[in-house]
Amino acid sequence: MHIVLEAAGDGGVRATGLDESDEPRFTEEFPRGRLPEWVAAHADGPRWVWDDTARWYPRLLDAGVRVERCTDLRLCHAVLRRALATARSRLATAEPNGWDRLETQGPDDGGLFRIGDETAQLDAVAEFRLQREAVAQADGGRLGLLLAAESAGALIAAELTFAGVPWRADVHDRILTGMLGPRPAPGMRPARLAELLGELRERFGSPDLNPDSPPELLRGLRRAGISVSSTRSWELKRVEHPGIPALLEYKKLSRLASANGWQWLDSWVRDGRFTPVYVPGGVVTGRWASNGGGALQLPAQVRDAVRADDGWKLIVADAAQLEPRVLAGLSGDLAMARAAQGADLYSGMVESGAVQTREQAKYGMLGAMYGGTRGESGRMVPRLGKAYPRALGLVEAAARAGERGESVSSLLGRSSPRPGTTWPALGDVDDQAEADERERRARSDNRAWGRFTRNFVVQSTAAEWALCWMAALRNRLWTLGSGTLRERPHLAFFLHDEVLVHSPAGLADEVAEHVRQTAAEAGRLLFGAFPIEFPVTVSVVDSYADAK
DNA sequence: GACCACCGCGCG
DNA sequence: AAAGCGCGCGGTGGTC
Repeated sequence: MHIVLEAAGDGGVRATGLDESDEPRFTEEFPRGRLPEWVAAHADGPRWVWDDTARWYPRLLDAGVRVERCTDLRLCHAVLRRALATARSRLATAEPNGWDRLETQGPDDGGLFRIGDETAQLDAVAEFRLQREAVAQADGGRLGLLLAAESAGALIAAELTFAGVPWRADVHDRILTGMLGPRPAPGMRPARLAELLGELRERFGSPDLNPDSPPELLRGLRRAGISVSSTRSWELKRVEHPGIPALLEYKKLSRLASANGWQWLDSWVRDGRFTPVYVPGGVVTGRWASNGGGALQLPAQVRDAVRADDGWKLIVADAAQLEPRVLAGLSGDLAMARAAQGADLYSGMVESGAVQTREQAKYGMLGAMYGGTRGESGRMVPRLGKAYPRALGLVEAAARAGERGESVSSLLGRSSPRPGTTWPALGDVDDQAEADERERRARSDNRAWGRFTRNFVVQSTAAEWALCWMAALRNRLWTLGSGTLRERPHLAFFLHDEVLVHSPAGLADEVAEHVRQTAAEAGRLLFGAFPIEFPVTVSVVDSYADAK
């Protein structure tokens, strides 16, 4: 059973129930204030269909209503418009319409039903039927599963924001004070930074050196006789000069102060929770992005501020070597799957004799998946190609396809965008040097796009695995404990291949077991009987900083 | 003052 | 130790 929810006139909601053949069985209109109770009354688990989860679900959550499953038409539309498997469908061949321009909105910007003229005209029932038709006709991929996973991700994202990351502002402040000195007056430099500034100005003999400005800093360093091409830390680390340690520490600490300092704390932490906004499908590969607060870049330095509530625990779970394992499954490479049978894939590669050291295995795999050509990484790729021809062959083929300007697809059928078509006409260049330069640029752009498509097949399939893992885990967590979402064990944070569950202490071990089981379940869902394992490292802790 | 490109660096 | 992929964000310094 599907129930489509749409905005109706006068701030009302129209609900259309569809049967197994997607034929309307009922239509009902009611005021939007009644939405939570109306949804709650349909507890038999229909799949709710709506334009944008971020616009509908937060209000339901606020009213204490959780839904089991949904179809997020905006996200699904984006997948189907681009997927190779649905390229010939009516949905994909139509001119771009409102669904392509529909931007996700939170419940706060524009309100649930004041969503602009264009959006108000979108017909969710018609769009839903077009999507179903496209999926039914698809000649490849497993798009039904992908759309379900994508939509489950949208529910999870809203629930993560609703729950928030448990955050101890007092601990965060203690960390900052320990590293930077006490909180300075607004606009003032923290004491430790002021001290370092004085020191490095003295050591570089440059009383007004400004390390906050890369161009100025570069000039200052050159005046001091240091020849570097940039002011990046890794380049400065190679320089022997008495001022360098102070400069590096200054850069490190000023980064902490500006990105995750007291200002950040004031802006993003309220009532013991950090509540980031996640953007499911925000990355071309299907990974999530985030909006504000830098949720996906929380530095290790401040993770100790993430603390379970009293009587609760954090269950921190990290999928070990997710991308290479995904590549083994995607390519059906039995030799690589065998190397992955222990807890550590890279050691398994060494034991099988493919390479000599764990480091070689690790950097070689990175090179294979990212398109590395230089250094240790580039040297190892051919060796891995001999040991794992199927796996390496798959990423090579993806790179060649990208260089030819073709799309590539994930396991479930998410397809990459086509490269931008900025080919200059050959005829309009009469200068040979100019023509050569363009030729060189074009080749370099092609190779860069090949590295993108090479990585796309792995990163996007890994994102699918992670969605399946989380969706299964979300369902299990709901069956533990009782009460509202925040009273039961619930997902509190997600970072590509890592999840954090906040749980009453008494249920923590049970949660840990479910985390492991659902990881295995996600592997079977994607790769069937193919023998590739997805071990997760699970820690039950009070502080995020104590994980693993 | 608003906007934008670039740098540098945090995360996976 | 960095390189090859994907991001977001704060600061600077340029343009309009």
